[in-house]
Amino acid sequence: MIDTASLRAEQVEKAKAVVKQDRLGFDEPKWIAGADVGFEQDGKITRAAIAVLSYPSLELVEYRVARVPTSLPYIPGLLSFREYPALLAAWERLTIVPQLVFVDGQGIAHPRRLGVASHFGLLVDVPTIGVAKSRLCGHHDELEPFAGAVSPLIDKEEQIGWVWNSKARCKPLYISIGHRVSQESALFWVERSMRGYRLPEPTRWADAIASRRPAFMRWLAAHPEKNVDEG
DNA sequence: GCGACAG
DNA sequence: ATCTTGTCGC
Repeated sequence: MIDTASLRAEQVEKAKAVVKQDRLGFDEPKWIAGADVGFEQDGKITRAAIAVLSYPSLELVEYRVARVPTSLPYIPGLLSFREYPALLAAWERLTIVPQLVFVDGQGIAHPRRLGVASHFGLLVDVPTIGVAKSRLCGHHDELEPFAGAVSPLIDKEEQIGWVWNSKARCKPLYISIGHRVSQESALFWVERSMRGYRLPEPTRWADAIASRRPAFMRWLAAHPEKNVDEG
């Protein structure tokens, strides 16, 4: 059985170490990464992908993939324990060290303030931002129906992130501090990593790679020398 | 007790 | 997350 109580206790402890101020180490980053996880073989295998993009050109310059046996089922609130082992394995394979990482999922916008973006950021000690496609906790005012509309995400009287319409007629994104980034900078850097789609480019590429989407398979066909899947 | 619930 | 075609709307 899974000792969910102790995992939750661990989150409460680790959340104390999350840095919610800017400790970016750059004025403007040269490399921004996106990190995401997908699954194979009916969920037996967890596959993590990290895509490194140049900034401000936002071009994919490197990616790494790692597969590890799935260790935990999906339990709302405990997602990071399921995903971080594979993310760490992919991280260790990078030749470029990203200065900022967008992680698919929540940062501190989590019941115990330790979503996967914060947990991973702490483990590798790098600035991270949580970019989630749906809400885990907290509440917010309804957004005005246009791109750019934003509203604070609130939980227990405290702002834990932003709800942001990244694109017209699309569901909003939930942006939160991961680690070593302020609330303001989190939204700022995500806004500057957009290219006309609902998701910022680093996240879009990580998702395409982790889930082997057609867009990534086409890119691979055009750049065969960059195929490093499996190694 | 009831409902909500990242990926 | 993943399984999957067509379809509605801009």
